[in-house]
Amino acid sequence: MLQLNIIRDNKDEIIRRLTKKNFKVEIIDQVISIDADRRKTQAELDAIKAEGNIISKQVGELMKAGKKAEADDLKNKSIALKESEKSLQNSLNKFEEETYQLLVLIPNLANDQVPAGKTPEENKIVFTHGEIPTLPANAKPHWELASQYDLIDFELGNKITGAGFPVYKGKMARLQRALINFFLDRATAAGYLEIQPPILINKDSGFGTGQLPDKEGQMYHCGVDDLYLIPTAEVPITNIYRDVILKAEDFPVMNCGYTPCFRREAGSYGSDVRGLNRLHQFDKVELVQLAHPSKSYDVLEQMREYVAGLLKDLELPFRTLLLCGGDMSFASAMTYDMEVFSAAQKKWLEVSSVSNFESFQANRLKLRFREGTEKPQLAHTLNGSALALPRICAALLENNQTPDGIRIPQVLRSYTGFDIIN
RNA sequence: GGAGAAAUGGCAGAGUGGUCGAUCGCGGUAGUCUUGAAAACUAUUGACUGUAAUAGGUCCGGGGGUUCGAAUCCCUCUUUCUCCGCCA
Repeated sequence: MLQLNIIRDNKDEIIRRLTKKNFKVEIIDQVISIDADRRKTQAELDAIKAEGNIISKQVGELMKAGKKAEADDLKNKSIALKESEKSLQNSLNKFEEETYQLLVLIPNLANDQVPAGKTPEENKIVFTHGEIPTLPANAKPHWELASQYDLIDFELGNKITGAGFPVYKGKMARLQRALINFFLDRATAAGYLEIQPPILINKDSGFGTGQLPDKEGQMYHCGVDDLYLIPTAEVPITNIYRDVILKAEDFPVMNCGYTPCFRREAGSYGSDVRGLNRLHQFDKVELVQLAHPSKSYDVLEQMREYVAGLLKDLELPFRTLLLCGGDMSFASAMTYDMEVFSAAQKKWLEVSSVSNFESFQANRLKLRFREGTEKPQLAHTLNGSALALPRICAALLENNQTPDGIRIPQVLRSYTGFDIIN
């Protein structure tokens, strides 16, 4: 959520940067106009309250002095004030509600480095690494390899739960556990504090990171207790810092966490959801950083390079995209997507998304920091996947298939305890 | 799940209807003293909103109510603690 006073004071720049995100900017004028009404009403209400406060104080003094009749006069005056107070309060509430309803519709501003564009085709490829493997003509997609080596049972998951909840078995289960440990060890070595958060969250947390109220349908909801299954560890980890005032010297705050993630993914279909490409439950290690506003773009680059390092070590060909304005998420100011090439499907699969939210989330979270004795100001939040497992597994299976089995990258062997799946 | 107690500023802890946004202490900040530091002493020290700047308004776990006036009374929710029960 953008800060109202910034919209008020920098209208032209706000409009310019929102246009890049293909946002209809008429809302900005509406917000500013309703806010003006709101502040006028607030001033009137405050004046009446001030008067009421003075009267109450005088009543107290008169009562103490035993002047009951005079006190009663003032009481009546105060009761009369209550009427106008009530009606002003009602219109104030109305203005506040209207302002809020508009504010939550406004996406974050795109950073100036973000390329213009509306569709994924207009994303900018900023980096590519690794050779695209040339597989033999009879190379198999990962779902066939999974069944050939008895690694993943999609039917069984269907029986236990439903589509999109696969069952991993034997060496595949072990490979996933190895990946989780590898990712966590690397993150910890890079300075991230490992967090094991709850995977059910309440409404306040969903609101803090922006899943609620708009994207309610994308989360699984436990009705009896009114809790949501997390779509990503970003939600519980970032919410650790809701309503917190940090000290400037606390930066950078670096957290990482492994969690299962749950996504309803309503409306998805076709070859995009085949095999491991898109699931309702999957595992992910997530990075969250809180940064000083002057440093957050350095942190973004640092996180991007960190994720690239993981992919290099996993020996996977990948590319980094700088998302164009139209393809970025609602809350992001700048996002890099990392995609690995899955050689049998001949597809680029997104395995990580690294974003700087600037103060957009922090404003909702009331996540602030204090510089010396100055007033608190909003911190910047960033996060990135490092990494999401299923698509990494898809690429590992497909790219490393040989007639003798599936080769495990060197860096994982101490974690898996085997070097080939056969 | 049952019974009882509690929730106040960074921490600790007063305050049971009228100058209480809140005593005192610790911590923090600034100053005095000192070559410097410590100690001591003095002052200062919450957030939100709002104004050109003052002023003003709101906040004592959350929400609602009573009252001219509530941290203080009432209702309700949440959380924590103690005891009992159950349990990995």
